[in-house]
Amino acid sequence: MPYDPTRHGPHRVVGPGFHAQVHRLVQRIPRGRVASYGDIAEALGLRSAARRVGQALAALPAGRAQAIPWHRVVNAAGRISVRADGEPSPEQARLLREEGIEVDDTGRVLDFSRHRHRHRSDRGQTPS
DNA sequence: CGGCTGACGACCT
DNA sequence: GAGGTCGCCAGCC
Repeated sequence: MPYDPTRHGPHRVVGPGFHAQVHRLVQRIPRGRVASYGDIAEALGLRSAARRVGQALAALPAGRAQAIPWHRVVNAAGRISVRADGEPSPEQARLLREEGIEVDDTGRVLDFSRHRHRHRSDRGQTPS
């Protein structure tokens, strides 16, 4: 196995299939929680790859999309990112509300920090 | 092979 | 807060 989601480490795993790694990680976001594109990138050890994470989800084939909770990924501002049409996907807001996450009409996730999911956040860091 | 393109994000006004 | 700029770099053409 080239990539094991249960033990993704600090090493750079960016080989062929960056998209696949993103998809794998997004699958690990629990229901009722959300993560930012940057969070996913960071979990992969690539702090500056947030944009590439978005690209990976954009490239998600329709068939594969229903198996991956893509809607649980929002931007660092806690908002549903705007698509090519210039507005946040109403579909994403609907799916989030379905699992108990409040989203206002502008696409802003209420209480983003409270719902935010961190992969392996056990670093003992204390927010001063 | 080279240029373009973003489901982003950090910064700056 | 709300806007605009700019760097990022894997895929795609």
